[in-house]
This record gives sequence, structure tokens and C-alpha cells, in this order.
Amino acid sequence: QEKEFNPNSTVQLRTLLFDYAGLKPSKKTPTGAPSTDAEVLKKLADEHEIPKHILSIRQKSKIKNTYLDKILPQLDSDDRLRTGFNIHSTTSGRLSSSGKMNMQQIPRDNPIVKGCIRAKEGNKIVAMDLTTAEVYVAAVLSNDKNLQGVFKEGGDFHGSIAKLVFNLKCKGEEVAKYYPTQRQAAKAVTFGIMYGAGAHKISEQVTKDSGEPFSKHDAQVVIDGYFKQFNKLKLWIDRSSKFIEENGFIYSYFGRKRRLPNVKSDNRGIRGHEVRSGLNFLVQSVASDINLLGAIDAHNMLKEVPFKADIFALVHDSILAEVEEDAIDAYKVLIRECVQKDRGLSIPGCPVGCDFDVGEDYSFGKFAKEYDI
DNA sequence: ATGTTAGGCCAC
DNA sequence: AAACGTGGCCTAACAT
Ligand SMILES: [Mn+2]
Repeated sequence: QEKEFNPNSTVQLRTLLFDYAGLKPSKKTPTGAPSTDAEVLKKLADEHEIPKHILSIRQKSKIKNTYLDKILPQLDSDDRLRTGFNIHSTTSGRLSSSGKMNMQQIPRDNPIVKGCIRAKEGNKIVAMDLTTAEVYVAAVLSNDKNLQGVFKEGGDFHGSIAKLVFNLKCKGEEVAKYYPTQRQAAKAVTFGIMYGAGAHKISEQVTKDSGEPFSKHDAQVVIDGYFKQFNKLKLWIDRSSKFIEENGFIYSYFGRKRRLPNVKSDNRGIRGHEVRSGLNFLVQSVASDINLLGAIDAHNMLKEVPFKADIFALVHDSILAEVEEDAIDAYKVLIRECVQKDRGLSIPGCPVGCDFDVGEDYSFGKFAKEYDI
């Protein structure tokens, strides 16, 4: 009573929710303390009015403190913000970004923040994004013809996967409509496999994404069906795991080395983590290098071309640039050529997919639509 | 006053 | 839950 409360303090919030208000903790932090993260707060929102206010404050302060308040004070004299890209700061060969702003963690669905990144007069922002790049890499490395076949077909990728795994009778394009849960499950397994997730994690993920309970057993059934359908993918994972466990290192297709000494740990959990790191490295590193090598080639080619286009950021599987309006089509052709170039890692006749967004700013029209009229 | 850790959360 | 991979930034709380 009468005491100050700081909603940004997890320590104080724990006391308020679990001691004073009598709410029940549902999850613990790594150190054993009761968690107050968004997942916990959402559950508690039905029983008390405090959690939803905390969620609201967290969301707003995140945007304000991390992004909006960082822009104006850090602009150069030309009203541009210049931040850093680090090439030697990850174990996978990805870039990272830091300094005045991390350009690789701009909120995906926030047009207010993204709308601040604008092209100059007569130019547009052009963003290229590789489509399911890591899965494409896995399909090539494992030489799984069924998985490669899904890329060759084209269309709704996760829908096609679901159709195969669940033996659905409708057309691939109709899966999203008639079997949304199956599609969600297939999607979760696809990405889960890239991270080495187990049935438990995948069931949690599908439950969260679909809003309907999806049991661990259901998840295991999907995983089994998945690996039955994509048998060579499974064999490749097992083969790679064995190599990692026996050698304590692994090389990517492009020659990057990941050292994994903890495969010899006494701790089963640590050993498991090390193997998952190695497996993920194989796809994450190569997918990133396809984007990076493509961007480097494009940058060099852009010097020799009669139009102006400046690449200003790389976000793991995407290339952002400011491009003269008249040159956008030519720029797209050039970028596509660079990222789809055969570097020895392509599905024959089916290069990795890429798509483009074009707009005045990085929100691609959403900011103007919602706030500008 | 400065440095480190914990918890949380943003991205791919 | 070392369990689902790779990063960086923010605040509070604690340590030097
Ligand atoms: Mn993508």
C-alpha cells in the first residue's frame, strides 16, 4: 500500500502478481524464479486486470525506447542514420548489426517504425527476400528428391508439405482453406527440424500459432509422417549428427568451419545442444552465404551499370536497397541473377526463389495507408 | 561511477 | 528443461 511500483521491474511485478494479487505462476525462468513473460501474462489476463496493462506498457516502451527515440538524436547532417554491420560476430557467418540501430531487428509488422526508413526523392526502397531459404538448402544438401519436388512444384510451400505428410485429398492451393491446422503443423515441423526441435516444442508452437490444443503425441505423429515422406532428409540429419558427434567440428558447403567441442561434454543436455548447433549451422550458414555472396556480386556489378542503386542493409536472407525509380526493373533483374547464380547448390532447373517489395518507405505503403491518408 | 547479470523481447 | 538455431538492445538489480 502506498508504495511506488515500477512496471518495468520484473522483481516488483513478481511480488505484485504472485504475492499480493494471489495469481499463480505457470512458468519459471532459468534461475528458478516465477516468470512474468508475455506468455504467462496472457494466461493471467482473464483473472486480473493488471497483466494486460503490463503487456501494453511493455509493447509500447519497447517500440519507443528501442526504435523511435533512437532515430532523431542520431541522424547525421543529411538526416540519415548510419549504423553498423559486423562480419565477424557470429558462429554461422551471418552478419550481425549493432550501434546506432540494429537494422536486423526492425519490427516486422510496425509501419510506424518501418515508415521512418524512406527513399530519397525519385527513388524507392526495394527489398529482396529469399523464399524459405534454409529449407531449400536442406533439400539440396540432403538430396531429398521429394522435398526438392515441393520446390519444383511451386505454389503454397507449407500447403504442399501438409498435403504430402497428411495425404490430403484436396489441391495443394486449397490446403490453407480446408486444413489450416494441418498446414500449421507441417510448417512448425519444417522450421522445427531446422532447429532440431522435439515433439514437445513443436506441439507448443502449433498450439500457440493455431490457437487450438495440439498434443505432443499429435506432434510426434506428424514428425514421423514427415520423415517417412522425406526419408533422405532424415538420413542426412542422422549422418551429419554422427559426423559432428565423432569429430567435434563441421564445415559448411562454402567452407566455413564450426567448432563444436562440447560434443564431448559429460552433460547430456550440453552435448545435445552442441549437435543441434552443428546441424543448424549447416543450413543457416549456407542460406546466409547465398544472400551475402549475391549481395557482394550485385554491389560490384552495380558499379558498372548506367543507373544508381545503393544496397544499404542485409537481413540474413534479404537485401535492402535504395533504387532510382526508372531503374527498379533493371535492379530486380540484376539482384535475381546474383542470388540465383548457381554456386553448386541448386535444385536442377529450380533456383532458390526470391520476391521483391517496392515502396516509398520500408513499410511499403502501410504507413501512408494507416496514418497519412 | 562503471561493469555484469537477469529477464524480457525484437529479428531471421 | 542445456529444451528450438543465430543474433542485439533495453531496464532493473546487483557487483565491483
Ligand atoms: Mn525469406
